[in-house]
Amino acid sequence: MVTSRKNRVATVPDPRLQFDPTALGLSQFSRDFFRHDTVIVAQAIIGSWFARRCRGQWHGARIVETEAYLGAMDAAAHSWRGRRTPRVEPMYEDGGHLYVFLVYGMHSCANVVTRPTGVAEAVLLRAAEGPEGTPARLLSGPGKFCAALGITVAASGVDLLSGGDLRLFRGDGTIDIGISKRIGVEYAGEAADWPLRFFDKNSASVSGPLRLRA
DNA sequence: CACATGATCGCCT
DNA sequence: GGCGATCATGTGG
Repeated sequence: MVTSRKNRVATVPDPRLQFDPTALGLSQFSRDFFRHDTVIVAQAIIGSWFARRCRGQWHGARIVETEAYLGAMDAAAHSWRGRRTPRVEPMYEDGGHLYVFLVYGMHSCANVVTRPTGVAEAVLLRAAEGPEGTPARLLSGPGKFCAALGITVAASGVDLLSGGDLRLFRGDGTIDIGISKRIGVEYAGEAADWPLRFFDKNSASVSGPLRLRA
């Protein structure tokens, strides 16, 4: 099956995202990397390639925008005050796992879990750019990112380091990183203004209002 | 560009 | 029952 009623979003990646990570010589991050400070990881994975294998074909996109969510102390995080429910459970897994949730009843958002097992922090993957030739705004936003790659809540809890169909590959080159407050978390009190959003200043695929892209 | 609105439903109180 | 870690569209400047 390609689509379902509950999830109008195709579960198959956009064919325009096909690429070959091994041919490009890309290597994966280590488990320890994902256990580092969440802010460090959020910045370090800008420029990395998120990849999904479907029907034997690899599809991927270069991450250009992320947000850090700092667990129990962060009013904007789903794990705020240590909240622990079935939905949020993947956030408590070891670094390198995926946490995917549904917002507004229709869009999926993907996060890479950070820190050791039991510490519920994560990095939201907000935007990416596909291989050469891909429309700049195809993955410019957390919902669009998941839609283009066909990521749904079915992927929540998956380990990016298990050798499965979802992986994150190191990028290369230096990146000029911009910083701003996070988007869409105005309800979070003072945490709403924390500078936890990171983006590639030179990318045309960053999401959000223009004033937050410089 | 900024801002407003509707869509749509799982999750938590 | 209420409300989102969003998006596309429509209005006005």
